Amino acid sequence: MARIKKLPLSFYRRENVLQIAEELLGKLLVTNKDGVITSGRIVECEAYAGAPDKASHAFGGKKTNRNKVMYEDGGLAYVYLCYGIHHLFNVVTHFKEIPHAVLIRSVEPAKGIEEMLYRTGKKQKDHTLTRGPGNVSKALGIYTTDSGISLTGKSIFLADDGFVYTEKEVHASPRIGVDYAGQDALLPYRFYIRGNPFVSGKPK
DNA sequence: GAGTAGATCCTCT
DNA sequence: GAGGATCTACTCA
Repeated sequence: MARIKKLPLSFYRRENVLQIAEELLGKLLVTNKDGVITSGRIVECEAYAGAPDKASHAFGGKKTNRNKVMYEDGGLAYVYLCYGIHHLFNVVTHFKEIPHAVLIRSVEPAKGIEEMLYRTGKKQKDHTLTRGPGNVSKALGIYTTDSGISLTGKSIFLADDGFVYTEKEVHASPRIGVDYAGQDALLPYRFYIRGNPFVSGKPK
């Protein structure tokens, strides 16, 4: 295992959420729950660019009890429950009052696979283990109670182990599951690793 | 393989 | 009271 470095706050506190989303590919998402460590390499994510973005919860500057975390300084976790079943994990970026966020859609299991299998109730590791945002949170043990915590703390953080994907492997496409957003649903704000079996949607 | 419906519950109106 | 940044299983072919 290569040396890993926790990403600093300066990584999140930048203006270009698209660039951050792209750079998150290949990074490690690590959770430490009651001393149990699980981690995965990010292979798919989506950017949500604040108030002008219809697909974002913060569209039009809307601020509610649920999404207020997005208005905080970058470097926090924003977790919320979707469809009453799935916990979706987001990384808050930019600075205070600007509700940018990056949704982690898929990771490739790295550490603690046994624990992930246990959490998801699966018998063996396959490409469905951490494919899709709902499964990522489930496998890594992320819940809505983790919303608002710092990503530089010890229970959930992002790290860099020096691994990088080449430009050829990184692709952009429209986001998934946001058809209601009209034109904004077509924006190429989704970044993924081409050919990786853990990327949701159709392989291409 | 492709298309569709149901699950399930918190949040906002 | 409606609906959602999803997933799975089931149907039909």
